[in-house]
Amino acid sequence: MNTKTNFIEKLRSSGLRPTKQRIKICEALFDRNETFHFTINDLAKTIEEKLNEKISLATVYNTVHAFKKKGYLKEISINSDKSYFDTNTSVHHHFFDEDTNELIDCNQENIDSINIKNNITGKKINSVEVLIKVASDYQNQK
Amino acid sequence: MNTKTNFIEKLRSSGLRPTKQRIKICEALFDRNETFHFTINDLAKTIEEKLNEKISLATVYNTVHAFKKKGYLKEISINSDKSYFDTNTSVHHHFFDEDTNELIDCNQENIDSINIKNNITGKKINSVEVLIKVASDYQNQK
DNA sequence: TTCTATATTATAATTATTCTAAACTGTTGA
DNA sequence: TCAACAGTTTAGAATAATTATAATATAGAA
Repeated sequence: MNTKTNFIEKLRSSGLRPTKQRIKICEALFDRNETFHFTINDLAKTIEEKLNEKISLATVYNTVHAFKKKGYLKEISINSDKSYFDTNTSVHHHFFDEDTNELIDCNQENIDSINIKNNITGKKINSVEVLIKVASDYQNQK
Repeated sequence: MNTKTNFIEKLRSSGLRPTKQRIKICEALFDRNETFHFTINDLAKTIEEKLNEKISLATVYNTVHAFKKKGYLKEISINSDKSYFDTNTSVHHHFFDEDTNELIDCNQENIDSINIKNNITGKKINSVEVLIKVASDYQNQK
């Protein structure tokens, strides 16, 4: 199949051995039209239920971290007990729905470009990202 | 002592019973000139080592969360396995130095106010936080 | 095919955090 | 002042996310 060969090529070209598990994880993550957010657990469940393959949790962790290191994935900052990852690796912002714990993309045009007047001396800005926490209107306490 | 009475008043006025432990934690957090960032573990250690008092970890968790709810503390979003808190509760943003893993305040005047053009329908914005990741100029890879 | 470095796996270990249930303590009001 | 009670504290158990371990399997090179 074409996409599978592409994934093998993609892995190999960044120095990752294209194993059965890594290819399967590529399929779960990148064989789509839209980018999306996930947790390690989401991903493991998807692979098991939708792709009918059982990959050890440890391998899913290893692979996701390897993919992050290679720039295939981005990790997202939110206060939460678990890590979220994003297949959209461009610099962009997020809404975090505190009612549902859902992470939603906020496109760049939704916020005017942010100008940092004084940067830390001797440092280069790598990214500027906004996290907007939202919750139901009627809910007053957290 | 004056500061102690102030803490008792502060606690009482927001509906928190001024217990021995809570007063001690107030001393550890607010009896300073500068605001700072900490983790629960940092705080527990400080109280035990510097203030020579042993407070149960569960109580430190309870108290920090109570203080956060009352607006004495803010929780900060960074990619980490643990939660960071900030005694600076004003609206402000952060630099995160990727070389040293250090979190640095970025005051509000340093960034023009951020306007979210389209919010999620039916939701209220609770917070808008900017995280600016910086690293040494000469360093290209993460 | 054989070899070797690398990857995968089940499971144990670790870490941060929350829960539990019993003991304790501030506060209220008689 | 003091009894009563609701709110707090506590040690330790429970939970959940993540990482480490060590044995087994496999991709790719020779």
